[in-house]
Amino acid sequence: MGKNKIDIKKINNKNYLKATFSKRRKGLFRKATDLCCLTGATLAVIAFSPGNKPFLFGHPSAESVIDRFLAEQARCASDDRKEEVLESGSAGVEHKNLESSREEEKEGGQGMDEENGNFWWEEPIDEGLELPELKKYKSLLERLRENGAIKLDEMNRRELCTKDYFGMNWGFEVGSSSSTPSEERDV
Amino acid sequence: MGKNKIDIKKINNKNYLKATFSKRRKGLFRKATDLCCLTGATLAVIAFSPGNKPFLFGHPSAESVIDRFLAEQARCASDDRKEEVLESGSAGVEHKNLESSREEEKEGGQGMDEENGNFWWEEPIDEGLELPELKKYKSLLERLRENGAIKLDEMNRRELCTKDYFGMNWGFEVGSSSSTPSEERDV
DNA sequence: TGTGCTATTTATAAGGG
DNA sequence: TCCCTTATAAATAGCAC
Repeated sequence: MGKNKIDIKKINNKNYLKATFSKRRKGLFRKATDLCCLTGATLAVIAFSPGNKPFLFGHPSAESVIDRFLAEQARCASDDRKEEVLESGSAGVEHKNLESSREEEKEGGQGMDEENGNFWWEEPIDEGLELPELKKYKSLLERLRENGAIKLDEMNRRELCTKDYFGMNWGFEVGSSSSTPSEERDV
Repeated sequence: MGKNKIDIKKINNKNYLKATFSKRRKGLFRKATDLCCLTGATLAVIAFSPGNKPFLFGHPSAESVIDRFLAEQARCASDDRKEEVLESGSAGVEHKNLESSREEEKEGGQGMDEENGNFWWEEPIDEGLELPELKKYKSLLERLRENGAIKLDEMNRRELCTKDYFGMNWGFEVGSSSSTPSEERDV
């Protein structure tokens, strides 16, 4: 999609990497916008650049979509609780909190962005951040998947993975790891 | 992007709507995959089709990305706590739980999908579901935004919104609302 | 680093099976 | 409903500022 065809594999050149992330992240958000506009789908995208800058897209808002996802996870997990007893102690508490604290359902114009837009595009924090990832929901997802409630998307599994998407190594770091409050943009 | 140019606005024809969601959702996930493969970005996409079926994409996994996002939110909020005292009582508790429960940091092959893939594409639940959306994180996001830690993505604001993305009404429903355990695929 | 400019590659709207 | 094909619109790689 450009003057030359490129292999979809890890870019090593730092500058090219940044430029590519910048361009393609915009393209991804544009596609997400189009999808929402065309179909009214509820959609969220969370992205951390190679420089660990977070980017958000959401309709009607990123958090609402995340919350809905977490709530559905919780609901499905509790429906499924008859079979597995949340033995690992890694989930359940969190989700019960989530479920019990749904005070307000209304869509009031709390964080709406445009007059009638309802989209959020965000480009957060400029500090090098490197927070731990929590694993609480993993067992829930796994349970759902094993239970057949969640199916892997075969289209993507086949069509995408067969190209040569998996020839790169992910263990790389970009520029300053987390100590430098850099000013780099978009990456 | 096809035989004819189409306006990026709400599709009303149900069949066309479904077909379009199906195609474009795949395209979106493909773009997400490309972005991850090229740049190593950490990325998650959560989508609910017009028929309320959830779809997930994530690298290294959707939940890990969501968790990281929530954790960063929590961290930023607590850093910012000196100025605003969590007065609205809508957030804070949840996030403190999130922070305090980060037991394991390791990336062990818990939910890895392919031998070296690390991607997840999922196509969940076949029931018509309609869960409430939780609002807990909203005030946090708002605080971050007001604080300047989160910046709106001007590119998207301008370039995308100026087209005619905002001429549709979102209050529509597709097929059965939530009572029919339909078998429709991908939408 | 950000913006623009093409030449090309991709994505996809229509339509058919 | 989904897959395929084809014509066309979009996205973007490589450059130049």
